[in-house]
Amino acid sequence: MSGKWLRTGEVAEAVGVNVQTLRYYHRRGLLEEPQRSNGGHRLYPPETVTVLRVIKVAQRLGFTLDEVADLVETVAHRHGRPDTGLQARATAKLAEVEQKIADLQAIRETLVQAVDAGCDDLVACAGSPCCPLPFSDVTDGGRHADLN
Amino acid sequence: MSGKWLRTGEVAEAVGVNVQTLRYYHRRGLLEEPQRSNGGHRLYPPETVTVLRVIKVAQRLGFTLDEVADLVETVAHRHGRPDTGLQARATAKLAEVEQKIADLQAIRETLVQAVDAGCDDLVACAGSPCCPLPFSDVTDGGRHADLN
DNA sequence: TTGCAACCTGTACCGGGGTACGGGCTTACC
DNA sequence: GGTAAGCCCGTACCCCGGTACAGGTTGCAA
Repeated sequence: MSGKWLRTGEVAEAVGVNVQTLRYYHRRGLLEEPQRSNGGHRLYPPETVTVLRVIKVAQRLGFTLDEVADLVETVAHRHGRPDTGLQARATAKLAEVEQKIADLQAIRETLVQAVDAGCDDLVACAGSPCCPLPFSDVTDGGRHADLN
Repeated sequence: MSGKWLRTGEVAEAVGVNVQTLRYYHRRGLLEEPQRSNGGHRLYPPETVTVLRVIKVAQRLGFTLDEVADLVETVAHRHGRPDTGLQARATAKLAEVEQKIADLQAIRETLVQAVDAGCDDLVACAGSPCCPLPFSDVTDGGRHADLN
Protein backbone atom coordinates (compact mmCIF):
# COMPACT_ATOMS: atom_id res chain seq x y z
CA MET A 1 0.00 0.00 0.00
CA SER A 2 2.56 2.54 1.08
CA GLY A 3 6.03 2.82 -0.32
CA LYS A 4 8.12 4.55 2.28
CA TRP A 5 7.23 6.60 5.30
CA LEU A 6 7.86 10.30 5.09
CA ARG A 7 8.93 12.59 7.88
CA THR A 8 7.30 15.94 8.55
CA GLY A 9 10.00 17.91 6.78
CA GLU A 10 9.87 15.69 3.73
CA VAL A 11 6.13 16.05 3.37
CA ALA A 12 6.34 19.79 3.87
CA GLU A 13 9.03 20.14 1.25
CA ALA A 14 7.23 17.91 -1.24
CA VAL A 15 4.17 20.12 -1.09
CA GLY A 16 6.01 23.41 -0.73
CA VAL A 17 4.57 24.17 2.65
CA ASN A 18 5.97 25.20 6.02
CA VAL A 19 6.38 22.49 8.65
CA GLN A 20 4.36 24.60 11.06
CA THR A 21 1.58 24.67 8.53
CA LEU A 22 1.29 20.89 8.72
CA ARG A 23 0.80 21.08 12.46
CA TYR A 24 -1.67 23.86 11.91
CA TYR A 25 -3.65 21.68 9.50
CA HIS A 26 -3.70 18.89 12.08
CA ARG A 27 -5.10 21.33 14.60
CA ARG A 28 -7.70 22.48 12.12
CA GLY A 29 -8.72 18.89 11.42
CA LEU A 30 -7.71 19.09 7.78
CA LEU A 31 -5.19 16.33 8.07
CA GLU A 32 -5.42 13.14 10.11
CA GLU A 33 -2.70 12.51 12.65
CA PRO A 34 -0.38 9.88 11.18
CA GLN A 35 1.56 7.06 12.82
CA ARG A 36 4.46 7.87 15.07
CA SER A 37 7.94 6.47 15.42
CA ASN A 38 8.95 5.02 18.78
CA GLY A 39 10.41 8.39 19.60
CA GLY A 40 7.19 10.20 18.78
CA HIS A 41 8.10 11.59 15.37
CA ARG A 42 5.28 11.61 12.82
CA LEU A 43 5.58 9.14 9.97
CA TYR A 44 3.35 9.97 7.03
CA PRO A 45 2.25 7.61 4.28
CA PRO A 46 3.07 8.96 0.81
CA GLU A 47 -0.65 9.53 0.14
CA THR A 48 -0.52 12.45 2.53
CA VAL A 49 1.30 14.42 -0.12
CA THR A 50 -1.65 13.93 -2.44
CA VAL A 51 -4.10 14.97 0.23
CA LEU A 52 -2.11 18.12 0.87
CA ARG A 53 -2.01 18.91 -2.83
CA VAL A 54 -5.75 18.53 -2.88
CA ILE A 55 -6.01 20.93 0.02
CA LYS A 56 -3.82 23.50 -1.66
CA VAL A 57 -5.69 23.21 -4.96
CA ALA A 58 -9.04 23.57 -3.25
CA GLN A 59 -7.71 26.59 -1.39
CA ARG A 60 -6.51 28.04 -4.66
CA LEU A 61 -9.97 27.48 -6.08
CA GLY A 62 -11.25 29.84 -3.46
CA PHE A 63 -12.41 27.47 -0.73
CA THR A 64 -11.67 28.53 2.83
CA LEU A 65 -9.89 26.06 5.10
CA ASP A 66 -13.18 25.32 6.84
CA GLU A 67 -14.76 24.45 3.52
CA VAL A 68 -11.76 22.36 2.57
CA ALA A 69 -11.90 20.51 5.89
CA ASP A 70 -15.52 19.81 5.16
CA LEU A 71 -14.77 18.47 1.68
CA VAL A 72 -11.86 16.37 2.84
CA GLU A 73 -13.71 14.99 5.83
CA THR A 74 -16.65 14.06 3.68
CA VAL A 75 -14.27 12.19 1.42
CA ALA A 76 -12.48 10.49 4.31
CA HIS A 77 -15.55 9.30 6.18
CA ARG A 78 -17.93 8.30 3.43
CA HIS A 79 -18.04 4.57 3.01
CA GLY A 80 -19.04 3.87 -0.56
CA ARG A 81 -21.19 6.97 -0.88
CA PRO A 82 -20.20 8.40 -4.25
CA ASP A 83 -21.38 11.98 -3.82
CA THR A 84 -19.28 14.37 -1.79
CA GLY A 85 -21.28 17.33 -2.96
CA LEU A 86 -18.26 18.63 -4.79
CA GLN A 87 -20.36 19.35 -7.85
CA ALA A 88 -22.75 21.55 -5.94
CA ARG A 89 -20.00 23.24 -3.97
CA ALA A 90 -17.93 23.89 -7.07
CA THR A 91 -20.95 25.41 -8.78
CA ALA A 92 -21.63 27.68 -5.82
CA LYS A 93 -17.98 28.64 -5.63
CA LEU A 94 -18.03 29.39 -9.33
CA ALA A 95 -20.77 31.95 -8.75
CA GLU A 96 -18.72 33.54 -5.98
CA VAL A 97 -15.64 33.73 -8.16
CA GLU A 98 -17.63 35.26 -10.99
CA GLN A 99 -18.98 37.87 -8.64
CA LYS A 100 -15.48 38.74 -7.50
CA ILE A 101 -14.36 39.03 -11.10
CA ALA A 102 -17.26 41.36 -11.85
CA ASP A 103 -16.42 43.53 -8.84
CA LEU A 104 -12.78 43.71 -9.81
CA GLN A 105 -13.70 44.64 -13.35
CA ALA A 106 -15.79 47.52 -12.08
CA ILE A 107 -12.82 48.63 -10.02
CA ARG A 108 -10.57 48.27 -12.99
CA GLU A 109 -12.87 50.47 -15.06
CA THR A 110 -12.84 53.11 -12.37
CA LEU A 111 -9.07 53.08 -12.11
CA VAL A 112 -8.75 53.33 -15.87
CA GLN A 113 -11.09 56.30 -15.88
CA ALA A 114 -9.22 57.95 -13.03
CA VAL A 115 -5.95 57.55 -14.89
CA ASP A 116 -7.44 58.70 -18.21
CA ALA A 117 -9.05 61.71 -16.62
CA GLY A 118 -5.72 62.63 -15.08
CA CYS A 119 -7.06 62.72 -11.52
CA ASP A 120 -4.25 63.61 -9.19
CA ASP A 121 -5.89 64.75 -6.03
CA LEU A 122 -8.64 62.66 -4.54
CA VAL A 123 -9.94 65.32 -2.24
CA ALA A 124 -10.16 67.86 -5.04
CA CYS A 125 -11.78 65.33 -7.37
CA ALA A 126 -14.37 64.50 -4.76
CA GLY A 127 -15.70 68.04 -5.05
CA SER A 128 -15.62 68.18 -8.81
CA PRO A 129 -18.54 67.01 -10.98
CA CYS A 130 -16.26 65.84 -13.78
CA CYS A 131 -14.41 63.33 -11.63
CA PRO A 132 -15.11 59.72 -12.60
CA LEU A 133 -14.60 58.35 -9.12
CA PRO A 134 -17.79 56.93 -7.63
CA PHE A 135 -18.08 59.07 -4.53
CA SER A 136 -21.85 58.93 -4.70
CA ASP A 137 -21.75 55.17 -4.13
CA VAL A 138 -20.23 55.87 -0.78
CA THR A 139 -22.51 58.78 -0.06
CA ASP A 140 -25.63 56.69 -0.01
CA GLY A 141 -24.14 54.30 2.47
CA GLY A 142 -24.53 51.42 0.04
CA ARG A 143 -22.27 48.55 1.06
CA HIS A 144 -20.31 46.75 -1.59
CA ALA A 145 -19.56 43.10 -2.03
CA ASP A 146 -16.50 41.77 -0.29
CA LEU A 147 -13.66 41.85 -2.71
CA ASN A 148 -11.27 39.49 -0.97
CA MET B 1 -15.28 77.98 5.56
CA SER B 2 -17.22 75.46 7.58
CA GLY B 3 -20.97 75.37 7.80
CA LYS B 4 -21.83 73.49 10.92
CA TRP B 5 -19.84 71.21 13.17
CA LEU B 6 -20.71 67.56 13.03
CA ARG B 7 -20.63 65.09 15.87
CA THR B 8 -19.07 61.67 15.61
CA GLY B 9 -22.36 59.90 15.07
CA GLU B 10 -23.41 62.32 12.38
CA VAL B 11 -20.20 61.87 10.44
CA ALA B 12 -20.39 58.12 10.80
CA GLU B 13 -23.94 58.03 9.55
CA ALA B 14 -23.26 60.37 6.65
CA VAL B 15 -20.56 58.07 5.36
CA GLY B 16 -22.23 54.80 6.32
CA VAL B 17 -19.52 53.76 8.70
CA ASN B 18 -19.41 52.55 12.29
CA VAL B 19 -18.53 55.08 14.97
CA GLN B 20 -15.78 52.75 16.18
CA THR B 21 -14.34 52.80 12.71
CA LEU B 22 -13.81 56.54 12.94
CA ARG B 23 -11.76 56.06 16.10
CA TYR B 24 -9.89 53.28 14.40
CA TYR B 25 -9.03 55.59 11.51
CA HIS B 26 -7.77 58.19 13.97
CA ARG B 27 -5.55 55.55 15.55
CA ARG B 28 -4.30 54.54 12.13
CA GLY B 29 -3.51 58.13 11.26
CA LEU B 30 -5.98 58.19 8.38
CA LEU B 31 -7.98 60.97 9.86
CA GLU B 32 -6.77 63.99 11.77
CA GLU B 33 -8.11 64.50 15.27
CA PRO B 34 -10.68 67.29 15.05
CA GLN B 35 -11.57 70.00 17.50
CA ARG B 36 -13.27 69.13 20.74
CA SER B 37 -16.16 70.62 22.63
CA ASN B 38 -15.54 71.80 26.18
CA GLY B 39 -16.69 68.42 27.37
CA GLY B 40 -14.27 66.59 25.11
CA HIS B 41 -16.66 65.53 22.35
CA ARG B 42 -15.21 65.60 18.86
CA LEU B 43 -16.52 68.29 16.52
CA TYR B 44 -15.79 67.62 12.88
CA PRO B 45 -15.85 70.13 10.06
CA PRO B 46 -18.14 69.06 7.21
CA GLU B 47 -15.11 68.41 4.98
CA THR B 48 -14.37 65.35 7.03
CA VAL B 49 -17.25 63.61 5.32
CA THR B 50 -15.56 64.18 1.99
CA VAL B 51 -12.26 62.90 3.29
CA LEU B 52 -13.95 59.77 4.58
CA ARG B 53 -15.65 59.22 1.24
CA VAL B 54 -12.27 59.53 -0.39
CA ILE B 55 -10.91 56.94 1.98
CA LYS B 56 -13.72 54.50 1.28
CA VAL B 57 -13.43 54.96 -2.47
CA ALA B 58 -9.68 54.44 -2.38
CA GLN B 59 -10.21 51.35 -0.30
CA ARG B 60 -12.73 50.11 -2.79
CA LEU B 61 -10.21 50.72 -5.53
CA GLY B 62 -7.99 48.18 -3.85
CA PHE B 63 -5.72 50.36 -1.74
CA THR B 64 -4.90 49.09 1.73
CA LEU B 65 -5.46 51.43 4.66
CA ASP B 66 -1.73 52.03 4.87
CA GLU B 67 -1.68 53.06 1.25
CA VAL B 68 -4.71 55.25 1.77
CA ALA B 69 -3.08 56.88 4.78
CA ASP B 70 -0.11 57.58 2.59
CA LEU B 71 -2.22 59.14 -0.15
CA VAL B 72 -4.26 61.22 2.25
CA GLU B 73 -1.22 62.40 4.16
CA THR B 74 0.47 63.41 0.94
CA VAL B 75 -2.59 65.43 0.07
CA ALA B 76 -2.83 67.00 3.51
CA HIS B 77 0.79 68.03 3.89
CA ARG B 78 1.73 69.21 0.44
CA HIS B 79 1.81 72.96 0.21
CA GLY B 80 1.14 73.87 -3.37
CA ARG B 81 2.85 70.81 -4.78
CA PRO B 82 0.50 69.61 -7.49
CA ASP B 83 1.60 66.00 -7.80
CA THR B 84 0.48 63.57 -5.13
CA GLY B 85 1.64 60.60 -7.13
CA LEU B 86 -1.92 59.45 -7.50
CA GLN B 87 -1.40 58.87 -11.20
CA ALA B 88 1.52 56.56 -10.61
CA ARG B 89 -0.14 54.78 -7.73
CA ALA B 90 -3.37 54.32 -9.64
CA THR B 91 -1.44 52.88 -12.56
CA ALA B 92 0.39 50.47 -10.30
CA LYS B 93 -2.84 49.50 -8.58
CA LEU B 94 -4.41 48.95 -11.98
CA ALA B 95 -1.74 46.39 -12.77
CA GLU B 96 -2.40 44.63 -9.46
CA VAL B 97 -6.13 44.56 -10.08
CA GLU B 98 -5.62 43.20 -13.57
CA GLN B 99 -3.39 40.47 -12.18
CA LYS B 100 -6.06 39.52 -9.68
CA ILE B 101 -8.66 39.40 -12.42
CA ALA B 102 -6.41 37.14 -14.48
CA ASP B 103 -5.86 34.83 -11.51
CA LEU B 104 -9.55 34.66 -10.79
CA GLN B 105 -10.29 33.91 -14.42
CA ALA B 106 -7.87 31.01 -14.33
CA ILE B 107 -9.61 29.76 -11.22
CA ARG B 108 -12.95 30.21 -12.90
CA GLU B 109 -11.79 28.15 -15.86
CA THR B 110 -10.62 25.40 -13.56
CA LEU B 111 -13.89 25.33 -11.68
CA VAL B 112 -15.83 25.24 -14.93
CA GLN B 113 -13.72 22.33 -16.13
CA ALA B 114 -14.14 20.50 -12.84
CA VAL B 115 -17.89 20.90 -13.06
CA ASP B 116 -18.00 19.93 -16.73
CA ALA B 117 -15.83 16.89 -16.15
CA GLY B 118 -18.14 15.82 -13.36
CA CYS B 119 -15.38 15.64 -10.75
CA ASP B 120 -16.88 14.59 -7.48
CA ASP B 121 -13.98 13.35 -5.41
CA LEU B 122 -10.88 15.46 -5.18
CA VAL B 123 -8.65 12.75 -3.82
CA ALA B 124 -9.65 10.31 -6.54
CA CYS B 125 -9.26 12.99 -9.21
CA ALA B 126 -5.78 13.80 -7.97
CA GLY B 127 -4.68 10.33 -8.99
CA SER B 128 -6.41 10.34 -12.35
CA PRO B 129 -4.73 11.68 -15.48
CA CYS B 130 -8.00 12.92 -16.97
CA CYS B 131 -8.76 15.24 -14.09
CA PRO B 132 -8.64 18.91 -15.07
CA LEU B 133 -7.60 20.14 -11.64
CA PRO B 134 -4.09 21.61 -11.62
CA PHE B 135 -2.41 19.35 -9.10
CA SER B 136 0.89 19.59 -10.91
CA ASP B 137 1.04 23.30 -10.18
CA VAL B 138 1.15 22.45 -6.54
CA THR B 139 3.49 19.53 -7.01
CA ASP B 140 6.36 21.63 -8.21
CA GLY B 141 6.15 23.85 -5.20
CA GLY B 142 5.43 26.85 -7.42
CA ARG B 143 3.85 29.62 -5.40
CA HIS B 144 0.93 31.45 -6.84
CA ALA B 145 0.05 35.09 -6.71
CA ASP B 146 -1.90 36.23 -3.72
CA LEU B 147 -5.55 36.20 -4.60
CA ASN B 148 -6.87 38.39 -1.83
C1' DT C 1 -33.56 69.28 37.00
C1' DT C 2 -33.81 65.19 35.45
C1' DG C 3 -33.32 61.57 32.23
C1' DC C 4 -31.52 59.39 28.40
C1' DA C 5 -28.98 59.17 24.16
C1' DA C 6 -24.75 60.03 22.54
C1' DC C 7 -20.24 60.45 23.47
C1' DC C 8 -15.59 59.47 25.81
C1' DT C 9 -11.52 56.15 26.99
C1' DG C 10 -8.95 51.81 27.17
C1' DT C 11 -8.79 47.23 26.18
C1' DA C 12 -10.11 42.86 24.28
C1' DC C 13 -11.84 40.24 20.71
C1' DC C 14 -13.18 38.54 15.81
C1' DG C 15 -11.81 35.65 11.43
C1' DG C 16 -8.62 33.88 8.27
C1' DG C 17 -4.27 31.74 7.50
C1' DG C 18 -0.63 30.99 9.10
C1' DT C 19 4.56 31.96 11.47
C1' DA C 20 7.84 32.21 15.37
C1' DC C 21 9.96 30.97 19.65
C1' DG C 22 11.79 28.31 23.45
C1' DG C 23 13.19 24.27 25.64
C1' DG C 24 13.82 19.51 25.22
C1' DC C 25 14.05 14.88 22.80
C1' DT C 26 15.20 11.77 18.50
C1' DT C 27 17.48 10.39 14.43
C1' DA C 28 21.06 10.01 11.21
C1' DC C 29 25.55 10.13 9.88
C1' DC C 30 30.63 10.06 10.69
C1' DG D 1 29.39 7.53 20.78
C1' DG D 2 29.39 12.28 19.56
C1' DT D 3 27.22 15.98 17.24
C1' DA D 4 24.14 18.42 14.36
C1' DA D 5 19.93 18.58 12.09
C1' DG D 6 15.43 17.56 12.58
C1' DC D 7 11.44 16.95 15.21
C1' DC D 8 8.36 17.35 19.41
C1' DC D 9 4.98 20.41 22.15
C1' DG D 10 2.73 24.51 23.91
C1' DT D 11 2.15 29.05 23.45
C1' DA D 12 2.39 33.50 21.61
C1' DC D 13 2.48 36.44 17.92
C1' DC D 14 1.71 38.37 13.01
C1' DC D 15 -1.34 41.12 9.48
C1' DC D 16 -5.76 43.26 8.16
C1' DG D 17 -9.82 45.83 9.02
C1' DG D 18 -12.52 46.41 11.98
C1' DT D 19 -16.11 45.39 16.13
C1' DA D 20 -17.50 44.91 21.01
C1' DC D 21 -17.61 45.83 25.79
C1' DA D 22 -17.33 48.19 30.23
C1' DG D 23 -17.57 51.96 32.93
C1' DG D 24 -17.74 56.83 33.11
C1' DT D 25 -18.98 61.77 31.26
C1' DT D 26 -21.66 65.27 28.22
C1' DG D 27 -25.30 67.30 25.66
C1' DC D 28 -29.79 68.36 24.87
C1' DA D 29 -34.62 68.53 25.40
C1' DA D 30 -38.80 68.13 28.14
